[in-house]
Amino acid sequence: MTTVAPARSGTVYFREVCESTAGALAGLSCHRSLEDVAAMYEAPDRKGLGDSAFPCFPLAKELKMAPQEIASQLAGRMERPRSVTDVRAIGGYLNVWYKPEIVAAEVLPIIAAQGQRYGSAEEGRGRTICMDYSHPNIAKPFGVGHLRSTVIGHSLKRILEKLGYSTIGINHLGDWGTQFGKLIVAFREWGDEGKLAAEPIAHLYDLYVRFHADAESDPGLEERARREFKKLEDGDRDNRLLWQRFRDLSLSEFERVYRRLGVTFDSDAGEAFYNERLSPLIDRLVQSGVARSGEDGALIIPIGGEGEAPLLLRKADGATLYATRDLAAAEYRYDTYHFDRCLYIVGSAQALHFQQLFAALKAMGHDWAERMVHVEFGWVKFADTMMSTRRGNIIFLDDVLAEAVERTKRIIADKNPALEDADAVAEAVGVGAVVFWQLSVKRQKDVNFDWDDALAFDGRTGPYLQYTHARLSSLLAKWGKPISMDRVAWGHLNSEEERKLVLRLGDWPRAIQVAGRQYEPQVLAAALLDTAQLYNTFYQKVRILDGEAEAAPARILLSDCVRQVLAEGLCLLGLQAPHQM
RNA sequence: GCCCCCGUAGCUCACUUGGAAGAGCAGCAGCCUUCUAAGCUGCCGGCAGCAGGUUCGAAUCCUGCCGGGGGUACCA
Repeated sequence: MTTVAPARSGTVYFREVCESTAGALAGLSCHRSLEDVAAMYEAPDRKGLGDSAFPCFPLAKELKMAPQEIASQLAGRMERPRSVTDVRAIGGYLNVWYKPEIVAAEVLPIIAAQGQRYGSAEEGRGRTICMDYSHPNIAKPFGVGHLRSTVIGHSLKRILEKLGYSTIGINHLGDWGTQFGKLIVAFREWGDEGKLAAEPIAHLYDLYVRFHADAESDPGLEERARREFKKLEDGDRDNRLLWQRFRDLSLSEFERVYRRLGVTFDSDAGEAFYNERLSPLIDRLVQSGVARSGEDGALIIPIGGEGEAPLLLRKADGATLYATRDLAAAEYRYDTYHFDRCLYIVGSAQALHFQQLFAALKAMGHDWAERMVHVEFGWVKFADTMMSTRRGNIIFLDDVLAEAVERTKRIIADKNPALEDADAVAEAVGVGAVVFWQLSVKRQKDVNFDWDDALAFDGRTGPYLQYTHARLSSLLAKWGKPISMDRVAWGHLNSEEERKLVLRLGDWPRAIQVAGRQYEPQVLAAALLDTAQLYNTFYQKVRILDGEAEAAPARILLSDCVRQVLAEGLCLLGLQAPHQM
């Protein structure tokens, strides 16, 4: 178990320890600010080493003493604040154990009083962050690859809002570009109105796949596609109508997926939205000398030195590219939202594109270019064979969710057949498993798609968190009365798990801040798993309702706080928190 | 060729930006007449790709090599 102790949280018990440590250091003629001491403290990751640890190695030279000696001197000299039960020198560390009842008495009333607001912060007050996430391509299936941007973006949105920011969620739909030329050609060639009506995206995707297959042997197709897209861009009526149909049909299918995931947007201005802004933009860039013509008649914005790839603004045939639309979009977003930051939750494969984009914005004289952030993430890979092709070379998210819900229903039928609203619960838990699977791995890592991994229900999974939450809900419902603080006997919260739990809960606000600063929901996933794991151990060992009566209010209060944090954490990750399962 | 990312237990991943290697899964052995067993306990499992360097101290920073992935002007 990775236990995260409050090495750097802004709690009273931690500050007391820092003050005592700084005091003891001063006794050795070593003067350190409170902040420095706090920054040096870390959390031991092994059992038996206490809750906070102060490494003495960096002081050895200055004090001309062995770290072990410094640690034991400090342990001897350090005043024991009331929040501490033990201070020990182990190796070159000063290890600190907190007194659970003090920590609990500080942390739990705050959580109980603040409820859902616990962990909220003000750092983002008055600041707006634009977030570009999901952005699926019209006429292409919503695959598990799109899941990553969607759930990371959605979770970050909630996290940043929790930290006080205003957010603008933007679904920058891939509703423009040369693929529409291909689609138009393919639809006129092989399209079927019946299939389009019945399963629009599947049909359009088939056409798209067929186009590429046929283009291998018939190079003329590509040329026709380019022409059709150019016509579309020039406002050709028939192409425009076809495009509109493809877009409407696709969007309504996407909406269904977003509803299941609980994902929302504040804007779905996609690439097409910026069409009329492109030629003024290009004119401006040419006139100001930022853009110039490149090889073979294309228009470019040079980036960096010789040999570095420029940003391609317009192709030789006059058609624009997605970089052009991204430039226009960035300006539009700044003018419209006056963002403090603009995040692009987009895969690492496009890292160079965003470097170019940000550099181009800078070259255009926008000082806000440095507020643009590419929040990148690794691939969802389909390494091996069998699982790959259900309907082409992509795995439909619909299929994954359907399978997840199906498996969940079987588990419910087996474990809790009397469950009310079993279908709703299966939906929440099945979808939760899939969403959490994406968020439990750090962004930059590639994830291999594997049915059993994506649909896991045991161990460090979304359902594990939901299960713990449901168990707590049921427990608290059985208790069935409000907890009066003055009846809480803090001294009963004295086991290892209870101590670690209250420390973990006290550190929760910091986890949210770290997650927001690093744009990394995984930080929350890990914190919640630790919380749930500690609670389940506690739950297994101790009888809460029918144990010692004097201990019950304290244990119930602890349980209520854990439930509160789990519920809020699940929400920040974009999962539901059912009360039964 | 050049640039970027990754390499930690059999598998999937953490380690709070330099401090004491840690989970889950799988395997083995246990725990349901008691608050939800989607749970809990224990065991097994490591030369952190390899080789150097910086440092009191490196999985973490630097260099080289090996292996995997991505990018590299008219796709997005």
